[in-house]
Amino acid sequence: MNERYEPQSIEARWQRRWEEAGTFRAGSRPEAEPRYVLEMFPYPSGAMHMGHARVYTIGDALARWLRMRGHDVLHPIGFDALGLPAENAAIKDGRHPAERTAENIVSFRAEMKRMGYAFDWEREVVTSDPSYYRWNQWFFVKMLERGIVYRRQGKANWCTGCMTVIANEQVVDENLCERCSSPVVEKVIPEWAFRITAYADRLLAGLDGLTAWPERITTMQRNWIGKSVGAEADFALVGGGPKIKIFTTRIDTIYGCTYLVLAPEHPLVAQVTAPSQRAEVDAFVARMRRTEAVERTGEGAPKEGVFTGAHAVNPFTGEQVPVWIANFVLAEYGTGAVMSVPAHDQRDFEFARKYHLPIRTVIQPAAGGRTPPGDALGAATTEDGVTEGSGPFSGLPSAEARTRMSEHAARGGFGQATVRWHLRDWGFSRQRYWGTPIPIIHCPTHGAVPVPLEQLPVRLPPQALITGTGEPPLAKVPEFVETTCPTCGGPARRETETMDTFVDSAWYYARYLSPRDETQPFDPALARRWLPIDVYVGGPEHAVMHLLYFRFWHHVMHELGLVQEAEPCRRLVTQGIVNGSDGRKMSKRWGNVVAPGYMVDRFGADTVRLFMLFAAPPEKDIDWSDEQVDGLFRFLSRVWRLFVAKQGAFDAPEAALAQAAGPWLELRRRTHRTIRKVTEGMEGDLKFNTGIAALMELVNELMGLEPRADAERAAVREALLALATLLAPFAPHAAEELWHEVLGPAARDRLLAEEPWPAFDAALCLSDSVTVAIQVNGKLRGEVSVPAAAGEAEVRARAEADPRVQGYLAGKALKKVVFVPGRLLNFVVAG
RNA sequence: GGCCCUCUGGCGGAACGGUAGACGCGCUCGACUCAAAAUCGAGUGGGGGCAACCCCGUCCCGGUUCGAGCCCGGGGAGGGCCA
Repeated sequence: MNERYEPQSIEARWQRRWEEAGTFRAGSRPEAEPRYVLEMFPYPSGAMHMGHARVYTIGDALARWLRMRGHDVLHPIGFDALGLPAENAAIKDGRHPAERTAENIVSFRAEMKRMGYAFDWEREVVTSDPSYYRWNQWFFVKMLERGIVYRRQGKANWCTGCMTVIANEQVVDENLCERCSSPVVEKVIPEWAFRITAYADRLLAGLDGLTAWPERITTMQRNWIGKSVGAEADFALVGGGPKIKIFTTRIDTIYGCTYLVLAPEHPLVAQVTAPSQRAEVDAFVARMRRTEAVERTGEGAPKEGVFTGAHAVNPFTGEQVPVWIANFVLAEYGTGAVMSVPAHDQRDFEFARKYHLPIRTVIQPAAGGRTPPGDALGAATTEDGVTEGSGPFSGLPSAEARTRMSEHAARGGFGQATVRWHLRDWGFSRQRYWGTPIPIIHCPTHGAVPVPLEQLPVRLPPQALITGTGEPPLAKVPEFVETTCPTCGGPARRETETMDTFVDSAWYYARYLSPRDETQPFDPALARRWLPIDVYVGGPEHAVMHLLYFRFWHHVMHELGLVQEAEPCRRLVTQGIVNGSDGRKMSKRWGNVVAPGYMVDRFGADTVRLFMLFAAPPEKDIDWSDEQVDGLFRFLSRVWRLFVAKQGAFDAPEAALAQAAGPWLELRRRTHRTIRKVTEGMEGDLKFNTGIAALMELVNELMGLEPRADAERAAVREALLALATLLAPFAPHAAEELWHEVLGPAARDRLLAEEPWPAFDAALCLSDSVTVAIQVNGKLRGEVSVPAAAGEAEVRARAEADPRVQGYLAGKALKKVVFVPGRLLNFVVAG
């Protein structure tokens, strides 16, 4: 064999062999238990970056391992090819997004192949291909039929940079666009939306079953869905007119309500304002219009408000309370109106103090001290307790008071128990070009008519001009817009908006099942075999957007009878970021970007893969480290040299194994313990790093051994084969090469990637003798080497014979002895 | 402000409640070499001692326990999400 480790000369060869053999094609083991391993597919920007290298390496190690465990593994890949970056680039340099995207995919695909990922490339899905997005349109029509898609006049987030509507979730701090950081303003616009809120309950309940998802992700989803159970109550205006509907989660405190607050944008503000207050109110409202929500409601923001001059009647008490408007109430939350109970809500409290409004205590702690009357309070008491001063409801625990008061309101017709959600419907229309055309035809007579399913796909017209001026580019393509109504055949216009690209990624995993299917989005029979996804690997930044839409879509597909289970994915693995070597985010700005392709050129894919797995457990952020990478290349070189040096053991007779003794038996034990360690690292929590460390230890031990007799050579051969096999999921090319070197022509037609994962012999994992720690009062005072099965008496006798231990025991009264077999013996003495 | 997470050598990280620091990086010393690189070997938490050994040590304070990096309570610092 070659004296030196030269990855460049071996990696491409094995990649070709795997491809020719169809090793990673899913469905090739119909008898085996299926496993679906998926990584979030990439947006094909110019080049692969380290983040990609990390996700795909993690998923790949798992997929390869599962295949070696005998599973039929589905491990597909595709490209999330639609979306704004390609379009924005087109505006800059005039190149068509389709052209640029196709080019990017070619280079991206080549880079991924060079990493040696075990993908089933025959299932590749590209979302910008009409054969994919036609099924987005198909789902749209199906969902329209079921009322899950609807058209609304929405107040939308309009990005002034991207010139389009973007989702709530895409608006980041201080009202900036997630993509381009331009200011986002509110604009009233007709738009298409998914009624995801109709699934809020199911999406929330489904989280309980996702026990193999990171808890922080399910918690974030829970918060985002934001169920709050409360009650509505109607306050009549003094002097007549419409009632003010408030929402509160603390109806039990309504007897402590001393004023109402409306959002400045509340529709009733103009109507209720008294003439004497009008000037002041108008000025306040105008000022709030110009202030961002975050600024208004932020913790540090001062509470500000204006009295409207109106009064409203508390439906429980008949009491009249003043109606204010204030900055901290937003129109879009609840009903845009709140009852203020300053004694039991901190914001109300601060507001009441500032404007000298009364404060009335109506909740007492269930146990312990008493809350002073309102005037003496230093802060609101917001915990549940027992009601007081609450008429017929006094003396009830808060929870019971809420139930009884809600029922009372319902009977009286002035309110009821209500559930509110933070989750909003998913507005998905975009005034952009590079997305799925929404398959709707607007007919003057029949309104919005869906394109008949047999006419799908509605294709993106290639001739559209992309200018970024805000008009949907499709609107300027007459051949596209002008059509006929499917219902009456009269002249009609096509919808010119396109879909949010989160639609594409909401169900792509299902398309992988039958990617060339021209009759349906995917084959439900295959879904029964492969879904739900067993392991999904991706970044935690997708916690509330992609991962929620993805679950929503699966629930819908479940309703449509396409999939058997409501949840798309059993286990989620969220991987950490790869930062630059300076600990900062990799960015041109810091000059700390390292491209995976460049590293593959220098060290080979196996070294890059090992780095990704060895640096830390998957979920942790890691810093790129040139030194660490050098070290891993050295490790592979060392493994290589080890095999070169031990070539003499390659032909050792396996039958001689049983004769291994002394250090050679110890080697066999090390081998089997290593198999156990690496296997355990793959099961349960993914701990590739400790598994690789165990392989390093095995290598270190082997380096010092010179086998001569058959039994010795057999023990070394066993270790070398285990080493190569255990390395296969992590550094597959080197592993494949070394494994073949050991086996020679016998394995010419086999591939390590398809070989079974080794089993360990539990009996061989045990040692003859163990080192037992000897403690006195919990402090280490010695250690003894005893047979593994030694009992307490034997260990104790040995320990008491140790002069050092004797010194600590001398003259002390022995109170107790704690013995942990094989681990330690602790003398507990007095004094 | 609320919820959640993290905190271990010079660095990345290991440690079923049971010998803290596996493994790697870095560093030091040695071997090989005319020399260097590569490689191989030894050492490497801090302090003390010629040594055998001793003391201290997992962000801080307290608790539970024969025994706490790990469990419980309080605090600090950093980070994430939501406001």
